[in-house]
Amino acid sequence: MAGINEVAELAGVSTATVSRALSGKGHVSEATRDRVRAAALELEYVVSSNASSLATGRTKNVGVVIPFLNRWFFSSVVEGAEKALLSHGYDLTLYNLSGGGGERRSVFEHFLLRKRVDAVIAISLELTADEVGRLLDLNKPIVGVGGPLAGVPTLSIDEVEVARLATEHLLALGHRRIAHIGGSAPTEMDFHVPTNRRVGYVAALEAAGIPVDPTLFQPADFTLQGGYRAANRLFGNPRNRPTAVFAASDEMAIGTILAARDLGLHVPDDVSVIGVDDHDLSEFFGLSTIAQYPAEQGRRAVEILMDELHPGTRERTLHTPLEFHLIVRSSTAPPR
Amino acid sequence: MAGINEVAELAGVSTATVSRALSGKGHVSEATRDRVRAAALELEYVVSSNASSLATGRTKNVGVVIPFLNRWFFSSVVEGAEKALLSHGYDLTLYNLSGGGGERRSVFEHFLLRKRVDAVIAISLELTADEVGRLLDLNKPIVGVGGPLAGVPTLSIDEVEVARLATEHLLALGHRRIAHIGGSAPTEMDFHVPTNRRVGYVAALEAAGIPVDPTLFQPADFTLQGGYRAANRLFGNPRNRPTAVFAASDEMAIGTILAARDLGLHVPDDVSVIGVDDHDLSEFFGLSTIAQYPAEQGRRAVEILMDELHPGTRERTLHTPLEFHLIVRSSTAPPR
DNA sequence: GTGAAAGCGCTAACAG
DNA sequence: CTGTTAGCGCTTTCAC
Repeated sequence: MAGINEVAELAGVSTATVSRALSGKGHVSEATRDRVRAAALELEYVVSSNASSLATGRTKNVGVVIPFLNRWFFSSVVEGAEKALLSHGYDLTLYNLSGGGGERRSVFEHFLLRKRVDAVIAISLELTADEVGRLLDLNKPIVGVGGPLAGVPTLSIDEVEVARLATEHLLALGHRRIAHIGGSAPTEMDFHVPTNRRVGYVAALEAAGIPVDPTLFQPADFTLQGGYRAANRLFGNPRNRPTAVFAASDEMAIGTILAARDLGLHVPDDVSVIGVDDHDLSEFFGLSTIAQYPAEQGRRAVEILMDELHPGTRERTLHTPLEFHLIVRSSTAPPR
Repeated sequence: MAGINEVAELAGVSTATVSRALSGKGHVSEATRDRVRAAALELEYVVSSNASSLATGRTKNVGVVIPFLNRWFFSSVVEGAEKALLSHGYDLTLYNLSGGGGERRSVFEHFLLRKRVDAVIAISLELTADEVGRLLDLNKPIVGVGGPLAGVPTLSIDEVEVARLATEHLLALGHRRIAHIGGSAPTEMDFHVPTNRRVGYVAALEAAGIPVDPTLFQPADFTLQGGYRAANRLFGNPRNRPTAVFAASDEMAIGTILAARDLGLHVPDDVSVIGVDDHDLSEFFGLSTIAQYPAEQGRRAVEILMDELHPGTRERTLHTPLEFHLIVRSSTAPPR
């Protein structure tokens, strides 16, 4: 409970000097700095972040808003962001907007705007122009992860390209009957990720001169179960069975592999499967996939934020494309 | 950016009245309250939480410390806690201590103690007496989830009982050769969850008069892969194969089911499998399990915290046992 | 290099 | 029921 006054007294200096010595801002002679440090240590002094924030106007705290926490991708991004923030001396306060509209408004009105955070990271959330505007008006930088946000630095993978790459891998192996398991309108997320992945799939097929067969598309909800059910529908008709499946997420791809097994189909001999993510479980299942790196995405978002917060020399780019890589494991092979 | 002054001016009252009207503390006539509200609305006024915190000494913010975020159990607890906190008007700031010792000290020294949070929820983290003491000295309530914490309200399932229940289910089905996949010293977590689950397993066997066969124990790291490998070791020797496996987590249990399949063993006819958690994927795999409810655990932790923060009539109990239930699906059956 | 003093924006007695 | 007035604990000019 020791305050700055006590430290000042013990060190025999003024509170102003204590502040300067401890924060490193402003010049203090080495001798006094050492004395102040010793005093602070002895009294176990820690600045009150509130008082400090009130005086400086900055909180050293950033808000992270996400639609889910309980999913591999999102918790990984948050984990990456948290580590990076901590290393910069920032706290991370978490706003999970899964609750729907009311919760979302409430978070914006009552939380983010309360001068609690210096900046916000929006993960896979399509903020409205109004939401963005209000934050920027308050001088709070935003960075988006997962999709473009008008007027805001943004980090995202090119979903269309990801899907195209996955499909091309299958095409290159010689597949022609390539099915797609992905999102439909009801499961649509912000930024139309499912739709974009479908677009890339279609584009790759068309570029290869292969007509798109609508019966080879099955909607699913990005979960393992959903993928399993979709795959069962796909594999159900032996006359029209695809030789390869591109699933828009690894979880669905794993569901597809399990469905194939249950139907006595061998992966990859009878059917090749590729997903997107490089989920924790993918290696185990030998799943070929397009890897994206969520923890790294969180880290990069923080980096950009720090640049916005402490403008340096670095050039400000609005959109940073994120890396993704094809990882070939044992779930894809030429059709037999 | 409107401040309390402007609201006061617009409403034609003093700032004190604005504060009272908006916070609901202290009496204000309905008429003026309405006027103040209208003014606040018009100016889009939001209190500065820093100024407010500085004046009141409370931040309306709670710190949550966890060892991992990227795992089903932990992210679920956090999700539950976050929702509950939000509904009480509290923010949640997240401290992920996965980084090891240095990070942990740094979080305690520089973050939690900085008067940033009113309280802390420690999830599956065995705080030292010193850590607990310093927090309590600062008058910051703590509640622990996942294990007992000396002198602190705590929420946890009885790990020994959970394991005993799982094992008894297998025994009741008639199994006698029951293997256990669980933790060993190197994978030990705080609170010795793995050890306790093993203790319950042993206790159940002994109570049934069945000698514990050390070759029927296989250590693993609580992941699906780990479970798969452990199960392979277990099933490898056809002479000594168990008829049932109790895995200390659902992920390991799922790995066990997959291993059985790969070896041509049928679950549950050739081998029964039971886990602990009721993980997202468990229903899909037809896994019998002992369900615990992490989101609910987060919610309950917040409830207890609110009682500590706003002492009411409710009696203060130090340890709250958490519910768990046997869920029988299709992975367990009598041995044939 | 260091100190004095004026706030940062709000809340909480204390009067009235 | 409402206004006045001190602070909350720190940072930051502005002097010295």
